Amino acid sequence: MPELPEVEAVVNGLQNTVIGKKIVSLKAKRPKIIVGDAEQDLGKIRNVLRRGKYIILEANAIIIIHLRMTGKLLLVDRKVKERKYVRAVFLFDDDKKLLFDDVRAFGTIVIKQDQQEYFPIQKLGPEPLLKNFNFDYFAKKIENRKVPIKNILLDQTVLAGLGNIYTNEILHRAQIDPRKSANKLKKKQLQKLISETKNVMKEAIAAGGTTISDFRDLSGKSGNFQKKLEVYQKKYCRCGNKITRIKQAGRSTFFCAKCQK
DNA sequence: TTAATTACCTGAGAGC
DNA sequence: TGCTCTCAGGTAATTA
Repeated sequence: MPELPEVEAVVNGLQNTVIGKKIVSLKAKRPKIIVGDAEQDLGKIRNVLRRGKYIILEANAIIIIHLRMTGKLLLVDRKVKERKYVRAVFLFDDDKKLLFDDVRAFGTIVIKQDQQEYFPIQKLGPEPLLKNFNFDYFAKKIENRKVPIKNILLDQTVLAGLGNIYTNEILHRAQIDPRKSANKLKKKQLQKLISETKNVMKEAIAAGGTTISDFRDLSGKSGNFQKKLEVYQKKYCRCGNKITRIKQAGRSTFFCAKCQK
């Protein structure tokens, strides 16, 4: 499931391969995958950006891609046979095509004339690795929030890019109980949470992301950060204590009740 | 305003 | 072997 580091790996791959390519056509293979006018002349890709978990292709229009759960972008030769989970195809003016492959069909491609027109991107919180994600910002954001801190970390309007795997790992490293109300965190815990968020993101990006089931980068390569996971889908903590598994906001939370307070 | 719940989607695995 | 059920989870929409 692609989160910020995985999307970063895909964007890096796209920057090295598709900038300058002209999009000849963009075709959906099933309904509701593409929102907006895919028939227009999309022109050359001038730039590729990431914002949170969104991939942004700048061409004659702005093409905003979200991989959701199982989405993948694969750059292949035109002659390559497409498997049945390919949901959309970008055809370029050379011998390549970009496949949007997505088993669960949750992912979307939105076409807008201007990035600012796309409301979900406007609402996103700061990027974890930028300076504006800091103690003052985060303390203000959570001062009246009674929901569990894990839910806050998953809230893209508070912080852009985190998903279930990394929130589990960040809270474990920061030794914070994921059930703890956000407004009950002590100053030191908040500082630790911010620094571990930045550390985990940096390490995961350097490792090329996490591959649990099906994440692949543009060339089909897996990430490596799964080797560093300490709680997500684990049975025992490093301390020897059994990992507790609960449901929060409809998703699995893994934590060590001994280390995380 | 905030919080909780549900729909979307399909393959994998468990249980019978 | 084949059927049914449950689970995985990011986001938007709906409800409380």
